Amino acid sequence: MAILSGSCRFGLWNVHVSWQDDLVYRVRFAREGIPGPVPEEILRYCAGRPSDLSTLRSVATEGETTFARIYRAVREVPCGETVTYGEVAWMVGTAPRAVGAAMARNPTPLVVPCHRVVAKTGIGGFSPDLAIKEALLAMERQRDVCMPEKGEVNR
DNA sequence: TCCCGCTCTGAGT
DNA sequence: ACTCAGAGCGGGA
Repeated sequence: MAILSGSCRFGLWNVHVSWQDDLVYRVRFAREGIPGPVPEEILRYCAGRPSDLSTLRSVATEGETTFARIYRAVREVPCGETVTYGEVAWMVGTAPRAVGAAMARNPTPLVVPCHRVVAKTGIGGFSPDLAIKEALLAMERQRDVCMPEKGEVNR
């Protein structure tokens, strides 16, 4: 079966997704939308409804390269929480700048939640628009997009 | 090999 | 409190 492509809306942006089954090849933010299907969990997430993006896999986490290990570490960060570039670097055994570079080239944002990685002082960067990162973090903090953790009933 | 990046720390003011 | 240089790791040209 062929790889599917489609987009959904997140605020002023369109989220383009290339995917097949539970494997996501590419996610990018664009001005224009494209017709086609988007994985259910990403649809729910972008709509601000409860969703669990950890049910999806990303091609970015495959392999034993440093970047792949960085992406796997970032996937461990729970919805609604953040870590710093330096903390991720420490977990993986690399340098903070390498983490920044990996985030900048992340082929599948959202699935690999690079928006949850912030600078020790300040929010850090995000392309194509820092406002997306701010909006994602605000959404995860305020609304209940995050699925309740196993064993965690209420807060 | 050289250059750049979504960094961090320490020294200097 | 602010600025700046240098360390530092990977990837791409």
